[in-house]
Amino acid sequence: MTTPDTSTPRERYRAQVQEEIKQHAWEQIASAGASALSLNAIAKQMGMSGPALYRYFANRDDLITALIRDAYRSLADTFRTAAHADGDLPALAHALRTWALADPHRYLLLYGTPVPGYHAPADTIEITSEIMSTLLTTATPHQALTFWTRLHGVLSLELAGHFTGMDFSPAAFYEAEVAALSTP
Amino acid sequence: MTTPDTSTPRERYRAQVQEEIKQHAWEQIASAGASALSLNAIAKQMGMSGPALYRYFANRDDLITALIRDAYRSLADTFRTAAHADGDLPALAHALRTWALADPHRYLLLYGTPVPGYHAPADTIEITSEIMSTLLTTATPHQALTFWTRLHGVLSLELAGHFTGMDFSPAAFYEAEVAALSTP
DNA sequence: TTCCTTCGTTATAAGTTCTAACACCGACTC
DNA sequence: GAGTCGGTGTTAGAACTTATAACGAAGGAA
Repeated sequence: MTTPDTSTPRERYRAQVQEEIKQHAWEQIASAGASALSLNAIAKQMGMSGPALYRYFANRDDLITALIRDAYRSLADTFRTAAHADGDLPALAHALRTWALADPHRYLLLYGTPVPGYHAPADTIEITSEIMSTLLTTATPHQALTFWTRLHGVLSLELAGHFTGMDFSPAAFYEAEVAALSTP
Repeated sequence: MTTPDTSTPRERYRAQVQEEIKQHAWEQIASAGASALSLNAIAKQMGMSGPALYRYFANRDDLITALIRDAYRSLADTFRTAAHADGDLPALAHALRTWALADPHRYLLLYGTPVPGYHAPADTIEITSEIMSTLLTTATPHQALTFWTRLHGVLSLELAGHFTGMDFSPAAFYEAEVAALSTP
């Protein structure tokens, strides 16, 4: 999967630093949400001064865009491997829930409240259509839509903490919704 | 609905200013989302200096809490009037969608990505249980849960703009989901 | 009238994103 | 090997933000 490096040392270093920045950004998002992402704090963690980060990401939105693209890429990959291994709808649903629970803020970054002035770039839209087409290999269009909306309904409320103290199992309810998808 | 004012002029003025602040806050939220809410900008709009607002709300979270409480109160009221007028499930679903579309950011403030360090105060939890109990007058507990998760799934994705350019009618799909709720 | 609470002000601290100007160092060319 | 040049990191600073402190003014109550 790794491309043969026909790149210059400079380019390799640059890519490496960009990856490190994104890693620190994910840690911040996981601990305090996307709105608390601070470029200054990331720079301080990496032992360099604030404005240095702007050599690698033009601004805060640019960094978030990169994170969103990576998240979509990760979701598309897990979706595709799940479809390839066991291509039925419950398997995809299970893969989705596992992926979402692994990093709730990552899921909410994609499907939660959108960033005010943010517009998704073309390549992320491309990845979402890839996810959709993977889903359409095992479901009708209407099934795919209900898969998306119903499972997102359970997942987003669970991740946002709206079920806390409510004395029922989100996992069991999720399974029930998955089962209801296949039996119209 | 208005309480007889047994209050002092000071208290009346204070409540009036608080309402005005919240109104400007809603305008800002409606135009740029909750994360872009600026106390300084609100103060400037009202013709007074920034720190003056802190006489009325202890901090930013305190103001957002007041907005959330008002939003829950509004939703609970529309829900109860809908249940009182025509107490079937589709009527409640229609009232919910109308309420959400009237101010998308208000809905997302309640059910979207939660504010990082925010914890709902006791009175808002009380109002949510009131909403739940209203829903339970016309539905079984399991029906109420599916009502909540499925309709939120459609609504949140629609309000977040994930259906744009997708060539299908969210309203029609919503109606289909509502119909599916009554026919298990 | 006196007093006291509340309100609004300015000044200030500490934080943020982001730009500008400068220094440096490594890589590529001659 | 020497020179040039582009990329990288630095500090300084502007324009914001939330929030606190200290002060003056103004309104209501005694």
